[in-house]
Amino acid sequence: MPPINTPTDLGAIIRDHRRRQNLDQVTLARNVGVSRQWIVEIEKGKPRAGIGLVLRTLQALGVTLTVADETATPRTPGRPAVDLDAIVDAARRPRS
Amino acid sequence: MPPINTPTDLGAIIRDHRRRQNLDQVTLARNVGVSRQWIVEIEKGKPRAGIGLVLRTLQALGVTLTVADETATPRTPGRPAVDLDAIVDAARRPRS
DNA sequence: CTAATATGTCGCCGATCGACGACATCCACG
DNA sequence: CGTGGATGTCGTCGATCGGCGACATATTAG
Repeated sequence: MPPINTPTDLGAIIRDHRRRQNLDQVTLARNVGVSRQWIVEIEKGKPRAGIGLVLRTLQALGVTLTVADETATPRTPGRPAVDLDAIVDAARRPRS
Repeated sequence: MPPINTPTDLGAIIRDHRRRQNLDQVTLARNVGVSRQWIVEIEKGKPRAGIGLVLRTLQALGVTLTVADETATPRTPGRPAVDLDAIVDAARRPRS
């Protein structure tokens, strides 16, 4: 389960899943509701493609996106487990 | 670990993680390299925001995106585990 | 070789992006 | 009360999107 860090990663995943399901770009484009050329550019890793269309493409391929468990992989080891300031501010701002 | 299906889900996740880290929109925008207004619209769930900026935003928050394990959650129960046509086609097309 | 299919590339064009400044609102603080 | 910080909204503007048709390039089948 490779992490998705760049638009190129996304393109690779989409192309991979499309090929696995034996779909050509035309039919995938029809299912997603997008032009064939757009599929081409997405699979190339277009950085400025709209997230809405991207998410719909993934769903058309049956691919579900999730957030990796943060506690399992401490990105910043120096970060304190509890943030006192955050707690204080939360208490300072009662809901509504 | 909620699945991410819509741009609104994405916005909620971003806003949530930003607040958890006690960051205001201005500093997050500076870290990502975007305008403050862009953060506002992303957190509202803008569907046509560029994936490149979105991914950079998630990384700035220490959020890693992954693909949910397909084998664990069979989306289409009727789908065969092995796709013979796909295997045949793969054999038909030797790499390079 | 020819035909068919799949994929990649080009220019055109209306629609939208994302940055920026300015302004408005809300709320904690002095 | 007024001040400041955080957030949301409104125009404007150059840049880019995404769709479309047309063409180019594989790769495969007959």
